[in-house]
Amino acid sequence: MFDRYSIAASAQQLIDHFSVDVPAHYKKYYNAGPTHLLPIITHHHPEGLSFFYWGAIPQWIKNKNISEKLINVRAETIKDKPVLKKKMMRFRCIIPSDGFYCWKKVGKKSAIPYRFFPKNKLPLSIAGLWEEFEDEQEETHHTFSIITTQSNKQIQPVNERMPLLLNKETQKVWLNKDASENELLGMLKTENTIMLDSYTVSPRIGLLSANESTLVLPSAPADQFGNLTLFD
DNA sequence: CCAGACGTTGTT
DNA sequence: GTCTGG
DNA sequence: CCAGACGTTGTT
DNA sequence: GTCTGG
Repeated sequence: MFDRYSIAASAQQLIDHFSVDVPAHYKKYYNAGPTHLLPIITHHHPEGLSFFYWGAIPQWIKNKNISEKLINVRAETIKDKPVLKKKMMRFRCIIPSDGFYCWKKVGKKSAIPYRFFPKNKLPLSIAGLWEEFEDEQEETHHTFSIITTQSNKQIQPVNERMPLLLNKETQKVWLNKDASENELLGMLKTENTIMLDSYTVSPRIGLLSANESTLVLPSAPADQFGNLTLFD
């Protein structure tokens, strides 16, 4: 499961890097997680940021509680599932980020959080799918899910899965309205070429409500209970 | 979708 | 709702 | 054709 | 080969 990242780039960095308009209400998230209202860029409207909730609610779950949210879609699954392929054809987005978090298991129940971020400090583009649906009260909701893939050599020791990171070229295809199904399926196999650095961070990222700027900074390796550990 | 069947007729 | 295994 | 499953993972 | 029960 991939459930934390940060988007703490300045408005100007987003404008420069993605050529998008950034509204005044844009707010930095040092600890973006499921259910947060986060900035994404849809292929329908790549000129601006859209603010959607992280975590899709499948329409066939009528009355189930919200914990059933789907925050990830496996890249490998999309090619096999007609529903997802259709969704890929119609509802692509990228999620701007400047780093992401992964938990490394160190025991049955404890894990230590790591942060991965690009060496060149430029924003990352995470591939995603979005959806719009009406609930029973006829309220329209906009949500998105992040596409995950098998971790590469660097992240593997920490976590099995990582977000699908797009580079300049693959991002262009992903946001192209006229991209073909084959082209897009190809993007799902994008190997990460972006050089990343990593260090351990505060386990406070486990709290969805935590959002202080220091969360992105290095912190002594500690598990979610706050126990310091020598094994990182 | 695919394994497995694939014909007819009727006491009263 | 749509997809699919039997 | 239809019953039953259906994008993800695992306590942070 | 085509039809169909599961």
